[in-house]
Amino acid sequence: MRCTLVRVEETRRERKKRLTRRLIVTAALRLFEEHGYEGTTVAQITAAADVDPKTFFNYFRSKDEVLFVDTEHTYALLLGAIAERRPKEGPAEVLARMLERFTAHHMPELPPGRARELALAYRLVSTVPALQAKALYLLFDLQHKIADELCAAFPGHLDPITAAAMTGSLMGAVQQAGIAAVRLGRPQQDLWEAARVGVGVAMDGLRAQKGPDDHG
Amino acid sequence: MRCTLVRVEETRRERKKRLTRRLIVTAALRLFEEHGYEGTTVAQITAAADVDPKTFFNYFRSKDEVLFVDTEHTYALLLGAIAERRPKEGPAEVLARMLERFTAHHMPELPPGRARELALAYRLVSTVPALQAKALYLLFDLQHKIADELCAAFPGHLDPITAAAMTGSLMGAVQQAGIAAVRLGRPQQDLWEAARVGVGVAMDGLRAQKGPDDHG
DNA sequence: GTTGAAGTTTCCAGTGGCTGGAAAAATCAA
DNA sequence: TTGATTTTTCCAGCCACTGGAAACTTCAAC
Repeated sequence: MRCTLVRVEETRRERKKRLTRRLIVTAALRLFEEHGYEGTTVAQITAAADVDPKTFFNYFRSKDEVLFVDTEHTYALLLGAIAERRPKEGPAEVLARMLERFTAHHMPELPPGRARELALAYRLVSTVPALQAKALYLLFDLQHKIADELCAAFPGHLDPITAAAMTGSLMGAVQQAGIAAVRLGRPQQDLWEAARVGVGVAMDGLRAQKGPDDHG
Repeated sequence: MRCTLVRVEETRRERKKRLTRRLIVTAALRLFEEHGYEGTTVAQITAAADVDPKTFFNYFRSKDEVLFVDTEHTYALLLGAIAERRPKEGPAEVLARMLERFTAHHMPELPPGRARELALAYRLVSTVPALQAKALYLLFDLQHKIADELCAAFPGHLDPITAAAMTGSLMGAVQQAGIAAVRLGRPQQDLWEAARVGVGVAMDGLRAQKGPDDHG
């Protein structure tokens, strides 16, 4: 693990590797935009990046992985938030703080060229079934890790099944609320509002949601 | 829609088709059991069933579809439960009744030979990543349908985003709790208990779960 | 029956994601 | 510069899946 906060002198090898990586990513995104995801072959990507097809699979395990580049970084961010649990926090507070850190990290500070790429990636993932499946799988994996980390943060006080249920309840609510907002064609910023609705529902419970017979 | 409760005379065409279908399914399951899912090719399946490879894809859109045969039936069951909403029920009660009907339908009445097949299918789905992905995708699709149906059951009284959040919260909690139980190696029947834990967490909310500082 | 229409199965040839192995080139340490 | 290691390249192949067209079955009309 030489993953320190200060980037120590990057060797030529590493630099070329990083550049090749970005070269492939940008070429792939451009082609995806032009011909669609399914309409683009890995051969076309590698031809556009002037790289051998096999090289592509050295950098990415599969075609779809170009679109899920910084998932590991996000994983570390979220799990780190849980590990830093404060003394008086309960599980619900820890999970809430985890989501807060996520939004705080993802709302601002987007490099201009990178924002376009990200938007394109979002659009592709939400429309192409194969990519949706991949995204769901990643989210599923993430929830497993969160539940484990949550358990570890409350040793002896939180049974694994309850921890998993809490994680699933919160993440499921946020996910579905967000997806619903996208399906309704709501603009980008309403998405955060939808996520907040999801958090609220999960936190207060389904019973707290008012039915049609409640007047007030 | 000639899908009536009483099976009206099945023509020879339909009967042969149904038999071919089952022939392929049983052959596939047998080979999956012997050589694993990935270790089995469609060619081997069709050879074992004495059928052309192309025929396989006439019956199933993809290799994994043999393992997800009666999903549509389950969909109809769950969505039907929501549509039959009773006058005084709120959204939470409707969703709870939906899950009750599911368990009531899936706990008993298993044909003996079919139970073995189902157990094998479960084991495969929970171990092979590609199948997990497929299952997640189906569950995702189901939640979308449930949220829509739930909205339709409370016209004008339930906004789509809240409905989606409620659906996601409940289904997410149940899913993760169930998965956690499987991961812990709990026996089959403890799975239903885990699901009940999930329902409880979703119904009462994360805040209602007691933290380490609560003494009661 | 015979014929003709509709549907089902089969064969053939291809596309594209992905893999393994071995050679060639680039990088780094000494 | 030499030798070891890593990275890239090329080649050949597997397998899921597709399209098109031929062969066959079913079924109804005449």
